[in-house]
Amino acid sequence: MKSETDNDNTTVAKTIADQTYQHIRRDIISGALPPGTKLAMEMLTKRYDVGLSPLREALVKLTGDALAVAEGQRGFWVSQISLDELQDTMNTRLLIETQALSLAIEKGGPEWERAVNQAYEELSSLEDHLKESDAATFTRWESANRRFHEALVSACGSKWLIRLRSMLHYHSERYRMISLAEASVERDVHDEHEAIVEAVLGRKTLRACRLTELHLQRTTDVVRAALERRDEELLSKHKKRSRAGKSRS
Amino acid sequence: MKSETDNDNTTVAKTIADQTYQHIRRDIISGALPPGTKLAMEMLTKRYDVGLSPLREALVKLTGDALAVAEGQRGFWVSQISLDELQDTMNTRLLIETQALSLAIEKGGPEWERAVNQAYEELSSLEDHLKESDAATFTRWESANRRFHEALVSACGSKWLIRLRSMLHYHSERYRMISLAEASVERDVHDEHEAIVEAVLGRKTLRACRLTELHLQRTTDVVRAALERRDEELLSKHKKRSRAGKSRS
DNA sequence: ATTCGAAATTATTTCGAAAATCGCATTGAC
DNA sequence: GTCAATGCGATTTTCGAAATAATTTCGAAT
Repeated sequence: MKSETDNDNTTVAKTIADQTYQHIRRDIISGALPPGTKLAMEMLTKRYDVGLSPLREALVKLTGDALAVAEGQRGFWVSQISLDELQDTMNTRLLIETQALSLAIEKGGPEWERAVNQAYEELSSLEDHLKESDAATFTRWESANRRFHEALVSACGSKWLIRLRSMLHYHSERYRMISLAEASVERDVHDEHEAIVEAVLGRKTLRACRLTELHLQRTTDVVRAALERRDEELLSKHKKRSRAGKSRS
Repeated sequence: MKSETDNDNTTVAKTIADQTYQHIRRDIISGALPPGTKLAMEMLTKRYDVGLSPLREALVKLTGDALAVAEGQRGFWVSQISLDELQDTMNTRLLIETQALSLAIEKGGPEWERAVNQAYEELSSLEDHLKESDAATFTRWESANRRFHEALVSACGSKWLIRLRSMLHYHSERYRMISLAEASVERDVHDEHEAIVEAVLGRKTLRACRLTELHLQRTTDVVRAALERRDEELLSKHKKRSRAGKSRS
């Protein structure tokens, strides 16, 4: 189902099942398929223009990533989001990412330093145009951001840490994208990244971990604020509808 | 594809795909399907008496668990084992399990203590009969052991830690089962478990984590020894075959 | 009016055959 | 003799239809 050995994302997908998997994953993370959406077979076969077999394989793989949930004989849904799960996701990602980062700093050689620098440069160059804030640009920034964090831990020597970090990163992205619909954030992520690179290449393990913690904590705070606002809005909408007698459940 | 919400293993599987998934997983972990085995479609449809669709879904799910690997248009294989991956698996599991355990000790209430005690009792009662060392008994012990470790972390409040721990636990089990074919180990796991329970219920977080580390470290050592012996044997066998001119690669 | 149960409808899941792709061997050219 | 191109057999992947399970609807009875 995967193109190369097993690992990740940007590699070209060889089978329809895998293309569809990547496609649906993009749509879940971008919010085009919002949390809780029923992933009905007929709708999806039309939307992605694929048959049932590759579609189902894609959905099964997404449940493995916890981006979708399945209930036997009842189908698939986009997995829900919540403040609790946001906190859980970010806490777990912090645990894994700091561990991976420490190992990478300890083990990384010159070609790792090059990779970190390169990923950082590419990310930086994208951040200049980021003020335009259209969805496509932001998606490309997310992609560069992912590669940056991947590069940082790439020398950790642990397939598990890399794999699990990647998994949690996708969930972080979904939260960020969804919260983005709420309010475009004015935060200087660039400076945070710069500081991390400096600490990492200076082999200051503790400092790099502290900065990473701060980085993830700030992301969490921003997303949480947006999420709380969203919840309030949804709640008040629901109230209005209820009073109008059009609630359907 | 799953019976209840999404989570785990012992729940009854509602679909053929899910039954097959659990069945193949058992066989991979037990070593009935050894590392590196080609998971050919025809062979598997006969072996498990299922059609292609549920079989492929099962295999896709197994690649999500990293128990199998897929290569587009070339099929599926049981994932390889190695000394490096053993170390990686156990290190990562340690990181996650100690974190989960700390949180559980901090947050766990009376019903968690009961669950821990019960799981411990069930495991202990099984350990009495364990000397017989037939495969079925050992599999039931593995199952009880899994429930014990699950109970310990069940109150940690983190779905991610529970999920990832479970994933890594299955890999540990596979290593242990495979190394078991090499040499039935004389180790008193019982005492180690007892000490952990005591520390956990006494809310001694640091001590519980230290004991867990020791517990996993001992397991790693035993498995590594068996694995090294196995590698030597395979190597010498290969040499012999080569000399006999019957090597096939 | 409300609840219970059986048919009808809708959706998911599975099967069996067709299509696409890969690995290998054979052939032909330089 | 080596190497590239081509065709064949084997295998994976995908499609479309049948089977199976869940949900809704409708009617009858309390």
